[in-house]
Amino acid sequence: MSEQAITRFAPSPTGYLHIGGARTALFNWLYAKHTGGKMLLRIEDTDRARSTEGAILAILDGLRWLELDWDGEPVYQLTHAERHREIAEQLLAQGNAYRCYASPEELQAMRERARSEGRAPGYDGTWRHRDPAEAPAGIEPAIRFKAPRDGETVIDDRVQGRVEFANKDLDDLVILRSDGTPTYNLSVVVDDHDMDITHVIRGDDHLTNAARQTQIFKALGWDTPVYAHVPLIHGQDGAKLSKRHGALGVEAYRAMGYLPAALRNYLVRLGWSHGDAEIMSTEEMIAWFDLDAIGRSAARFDFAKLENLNGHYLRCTPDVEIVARLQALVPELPDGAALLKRIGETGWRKLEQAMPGLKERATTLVELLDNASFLFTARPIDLDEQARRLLDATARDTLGALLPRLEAVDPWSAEGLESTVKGFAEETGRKLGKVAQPLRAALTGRSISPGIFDVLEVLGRAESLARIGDQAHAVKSA
RNA sequence: GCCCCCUUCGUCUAAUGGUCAGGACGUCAGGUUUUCAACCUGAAAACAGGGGUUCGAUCCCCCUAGGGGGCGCCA
Repeated sequence: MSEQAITRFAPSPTGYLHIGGARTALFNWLYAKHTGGKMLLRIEDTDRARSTEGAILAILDGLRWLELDWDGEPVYQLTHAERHREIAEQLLAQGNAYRCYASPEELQAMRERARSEGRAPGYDGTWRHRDPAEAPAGIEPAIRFKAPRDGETVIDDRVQGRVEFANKDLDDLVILRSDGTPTYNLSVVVDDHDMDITHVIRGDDHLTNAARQTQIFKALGWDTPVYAHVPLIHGQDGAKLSKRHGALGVEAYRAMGYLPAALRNYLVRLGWSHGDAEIMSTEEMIAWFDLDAIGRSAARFDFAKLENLNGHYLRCTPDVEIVARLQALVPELPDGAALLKRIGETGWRKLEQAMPGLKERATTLVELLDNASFLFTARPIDLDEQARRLLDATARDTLGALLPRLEAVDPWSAEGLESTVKGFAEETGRKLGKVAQPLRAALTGRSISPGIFDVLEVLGRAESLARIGDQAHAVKSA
């Protein structure tokens, strides 16, 4: 077993907690637990213009929903700005940094020139040696780190392996803005050091930053943490994760009816594996998780697999817990308020009673709720005239005879309904399919293999169908 | 443009210098269930391309192609 690790999840509060961030948090959490260490939470809010209170809440909420707890209070990086500024001054005093008076226009021109000459568009080091006496008046300088120009910076990454960067490709980055505020790369180094972070697990979009941060660590005489840069998650088309492909906030996954346990299980298998293990408990994940087993190639997000896992977890979840989750979920749904009203006071009880049958058939909480809509349908049940017209005489008779019986089922448990419909089929000597087929075909305009749940679905939808019909002339069939 | 990373079934992935290249999701076909779902069984399905190294390469090296990331007084 490794030594106790102190990891950190360090999101910048400029948006929601997206799915890639959620996986990064999960990996940090798992590794901390695996080593018996801690995961700290640091909010990187040094970009004051883009950081918002709402984003902070969304991130904390998302982590809580995913049940990824952090140790101690969240650390707000902005509160350390003074310390960061002091370190910048120290680097300046040490000769590891210098004042730069270049204007934004000059920098822009510098980048364009470099690009046209086929060089990396970085800072050219103009003020590195230039006499500060030549500084233009009235300009507040930024402080740049004096990056080594020769040799190379190597990072031994637990995921990426040994990665070498030629120092000539790494320019002198700004560590303190002209307004006196620290920039990201300085803040991260100082905070990771001050917080005694032992392992930095983050997206591989930070790989180049790791090199720059390593240089700063060295200049300060501090040890670097262990790095583990995890490949990013791509969309289903292999391109960068877009909103259409799952780059949603975790709250969107909650709203779609996924369970946190299922999402965690899905996410942990994206880029990491433990032999053939697919479905694993949290305890197993913690026991098995290891940085070295993380793959180096990007993974595509696949909703189909997530759904499959969700269905599995749904079936394993106790009925009462599912009801509780639904109670929390419904208000967040688009038509939540109306639905809440429809469910009413007795609905939740019915729902719990019908749960054994419902959870077998649903893949998300939303789908489950949809399947259960027959439970909340007002009775007696109306049937749309259009549907009635489409039904042949036999089917109408069937429905007419069946509905009163269903009305009598109390409570409306799935089991009660099922046995009633089955009993009806037996008594009338008809095949169950014969009972449901015409109804289903007529009401949906499609011919699908009929089933008891099709019947139940029809009952649940009769109401809405009534609204759709042009000259809706709802007929009371009961 | 420059730097860095990646490439095994459609997708997530396993394993190995000699294997019938394994598992999972998805798909298809059966079975079970008087329907559906679940479940069970089976099938199709992959080492990006080209050079080396080697008795032998999916595995080691190089090149090409494709994909991704980075190149801010953003994080």
